[in-house]
Amino acid sequence: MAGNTFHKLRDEIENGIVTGEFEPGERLDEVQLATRYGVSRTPIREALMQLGAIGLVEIRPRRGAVVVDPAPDRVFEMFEVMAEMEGMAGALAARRHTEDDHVALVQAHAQCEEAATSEDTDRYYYENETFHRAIYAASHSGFLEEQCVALHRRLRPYRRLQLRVRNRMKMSLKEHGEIVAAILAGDAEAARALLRGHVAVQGDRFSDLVASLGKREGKRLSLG
Amino acid sequence: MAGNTFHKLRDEIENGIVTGEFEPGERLDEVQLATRYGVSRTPIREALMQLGAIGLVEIRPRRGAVVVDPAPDRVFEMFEVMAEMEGMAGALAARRHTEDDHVALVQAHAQCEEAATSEDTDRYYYENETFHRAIYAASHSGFLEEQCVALHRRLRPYRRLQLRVRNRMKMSLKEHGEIVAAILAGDAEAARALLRGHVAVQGDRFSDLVASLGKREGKRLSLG
DNA sequence: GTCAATATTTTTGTATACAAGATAGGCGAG
DNA sequence: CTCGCCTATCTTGTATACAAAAATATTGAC
Repeated sequence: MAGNTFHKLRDEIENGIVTGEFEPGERLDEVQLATRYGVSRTPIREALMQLGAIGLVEIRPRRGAVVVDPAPDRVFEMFEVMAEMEGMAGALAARRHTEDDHVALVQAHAQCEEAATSEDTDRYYYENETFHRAIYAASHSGFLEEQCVALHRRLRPYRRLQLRVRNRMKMSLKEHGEIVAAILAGDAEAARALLRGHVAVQGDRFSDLVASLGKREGKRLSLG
Repeated sequence: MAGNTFHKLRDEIENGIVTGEFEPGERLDEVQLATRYGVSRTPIREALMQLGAIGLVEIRPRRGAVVVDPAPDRVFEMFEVMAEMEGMAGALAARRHTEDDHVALVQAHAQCEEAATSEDTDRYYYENETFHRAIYAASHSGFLEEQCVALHRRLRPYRRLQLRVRNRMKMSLKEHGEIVAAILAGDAEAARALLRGHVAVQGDRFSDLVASLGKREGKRLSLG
């Protein structure tokens, strides 16, 4: 068997969590996962340990692993931090972007625009991710980029819900345009402010988020 | 044996890395660690997996784990992000601190002052950590607090070096005073700016950092 | 003497076995 | 009928065993 089985298992399980295949609060049984992936418990445990370390699952001693089910205010806090980090990435990108970054950013923005005009929510969701990663890359801070990618990934399920909201896609695209302009103009503080606002969960989006979380919570309770 | 042996092992090894017992770039042999801690390889591996997930060790497939040895510019990036996150914590603390936070902050600052006047660098180092944690707590963002504590911990070895620099302790204490004042006055942006400056590695401190890293690098090279 | 190919040794990765704690179900007392 | 305790079962945690890959040493050819 390949040397990095546990690595693939980690990604597999992580993906299952992020896509919602494993629901928040769900217990992750080791033998069940082991038989499912056709391996023994050992690599499963190692994968779970890694996921536990990055906070995707909670490992309760002698009581197994469960998918973390963050309280609504915790999710809000995560968006709050994400907004600040994206703002930082934007500010650095404005100061440090190269010719290549310029091209990548404009291109990613164009792809978003295409997805938005064809009203393809799923594609916009994907291109949006590329756009944000282009900003992280343009910040030329490898560490910041890693942190942003990790947090962005962790917030994926919640962001997906938000895109369904009416007109959010058009609004998002418009904000992207302003962000690109600020970065390319080298205006660090404008880029920071715009990205903060773009990512932050405020106003209507806050109530939408809480509502979606509440719904999930209710569903979970009704099942239990 | 207790159910959370691997948990203790993780903390043990992590501490060894942060305190420099395990040097950057050092290979962490599984059987060696196992015999050292009197356990089998299994919990050692699980601990290493967790440390790998948070970026303290690098796990190269089929080739074992080594303590990560970040390049100087990577360390700089980490301080850069830390500065921003501390700034954010300070800004939130200014807006959200309670009576209890007020007391904790003032007390932590007083302890720092005592350590500084008695010129006790080790104690200042310790009290400084308490002070910063008081700010994280006052931000009333559990997620931000966790992120800050983790990064703060990871930067420990580098910060320790910095405190040795002439007059850094007095300077640090003075900055603490201004930070406390800004937070208690509820001036979020002042608190943010002051904390950014306090944590950031700029001017002389930058050359000091690079010099210390360079020294270590040289040592490592001479050994290899 | 040096380089390369091969054999040996070491070390990682995975599976399995076993021990101990947690959960659940049944049994008895009130 | 309900509550609490005790036992049976299940699950996790750790150790050990084995397989495969990498590192190292050895031997042979040029």
